[in-house]
Amino acid sequence: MEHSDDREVRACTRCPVGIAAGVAERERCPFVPRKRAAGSVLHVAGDPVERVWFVKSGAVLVSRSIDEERVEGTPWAVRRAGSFLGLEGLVRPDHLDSARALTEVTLCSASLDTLGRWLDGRRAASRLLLEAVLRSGARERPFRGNIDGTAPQRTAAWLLENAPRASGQVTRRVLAGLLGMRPETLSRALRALASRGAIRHTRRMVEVVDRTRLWSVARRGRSGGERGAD
Amino acid sequence: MEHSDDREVRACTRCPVGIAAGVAERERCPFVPRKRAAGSVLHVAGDPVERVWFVKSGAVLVSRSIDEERVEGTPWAVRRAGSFLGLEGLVRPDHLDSARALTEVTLCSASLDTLGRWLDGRRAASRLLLEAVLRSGARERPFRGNIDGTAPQRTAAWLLENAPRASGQVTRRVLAGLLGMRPETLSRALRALASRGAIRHTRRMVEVVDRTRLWSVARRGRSGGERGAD
DNA sequence: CGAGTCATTGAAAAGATTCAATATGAGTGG
DNA sequence: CCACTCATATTGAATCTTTTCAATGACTCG
Repeated sequence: MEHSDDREVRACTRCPVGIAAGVAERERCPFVPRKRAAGSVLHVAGDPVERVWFVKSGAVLVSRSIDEERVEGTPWAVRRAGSFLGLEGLVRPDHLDSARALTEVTLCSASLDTLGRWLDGRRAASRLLLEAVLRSGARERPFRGNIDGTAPQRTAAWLLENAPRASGQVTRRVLAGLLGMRPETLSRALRALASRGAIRHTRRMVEVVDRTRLWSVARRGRSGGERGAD
Repeated sequence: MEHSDDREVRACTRCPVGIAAGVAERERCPFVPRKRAAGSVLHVAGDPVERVWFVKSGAVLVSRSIDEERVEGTPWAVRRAGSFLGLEGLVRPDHLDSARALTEVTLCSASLDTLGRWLDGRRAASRLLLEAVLRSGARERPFRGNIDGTAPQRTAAWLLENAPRASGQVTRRVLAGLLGMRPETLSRALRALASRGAIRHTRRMVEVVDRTRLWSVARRGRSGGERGAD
């Protein structure tokens, strides 16, 4: 009834990847878990893709390198439990982004070869990956720049959607990058929101106090108040 | 050996979807083709996802609506032959974006139900979609805002990568949206590039004259040290 | 030809970045 | 526990960039 590595098996039977791999039916999951410390660099843009990672817990920051020298360019997205890293290896040889652990993370990884065999062999596998990619794509669409609103507007919009997850893990610098602004600008934006009574913040947390007020800041788009007739 | 609708079948035997569907082996492709005129609105953000489209030819503009009223928000990506629209329907009920045909397009579409059955039944199907999504994800990462460089820098970077495809189909307004700037700003950016001899442009086309010069503009990041000639 | 849309230009204003100076908090070693 | 250090966050002021608004030029389609 119990396996020797019971804890791990039990975890995998709850993991979507494990389920798709058929761990419950004694199949082996191709992804093997490993912990990494906060701050570890998982890969750098331009490196050949050797492994694909599945985030089991924690948060990983994905950044796009602007020039090839820098390890860290502008933050692009935060990947949390349930999403994959390095899947671009299925369609191109090298990494598009750099990835760094924001918190301590548990990552399950598989080599690209192993993954390929698994996808060919297991019916549910591709479907699982497909849905994971679609889901993270849906969550990752950011707030590009001024065209999406001023700094306070974008900040407010982001907080409305991410306030719960946000507080501890995402530092100011990272959040600023995600929102396409400088840390200084984010500071000022937060102060503006706080002065309206929409949020309360210290330097390590942000708390939404009044969603309505936040909403009213976020919503008053660049285009004042008109409708898009035609 | 010949079907009655031979022309269509022959086309589908070259189409990746058709191949995955096994058209060559007399299977039916779940996606049925249809032409749409330039300018047609395919879906609007917030609408329930009913169909999934595959772009067989032409270009489709995907925009993100800022507020729910507007049909057209800020342009997000241009989808060309080989990519899908509406796949978010697999993981959520409603459309995230609005889509409008930029040129005359041939779209093959399938209802979400049909697609679901196809994915369950056909081995290669999910894998195909997975790779298509990864591919377009790789191509669609834009240039969010000022943090990725000034307007001329982003414009130069985009031209370096997209000059060939760009010329005819993408209007100024659309390109400006993709680059996260106003059309006026794009105009000025293009003029700046032209004044350096990097490009030549009229109001309906942009031609890259000197990639090296373009590169030197794009590359000198915000933190750049060197000034340009002139 | 004329109406309407799209692209360009100019000038003023709004907003963001930069640089420099503090402030805060975490971590370290005495 | 405390001083000390270091990295991160905030603030201020000057500068630079982008947007806005208004006007004009260019092209398309009836």
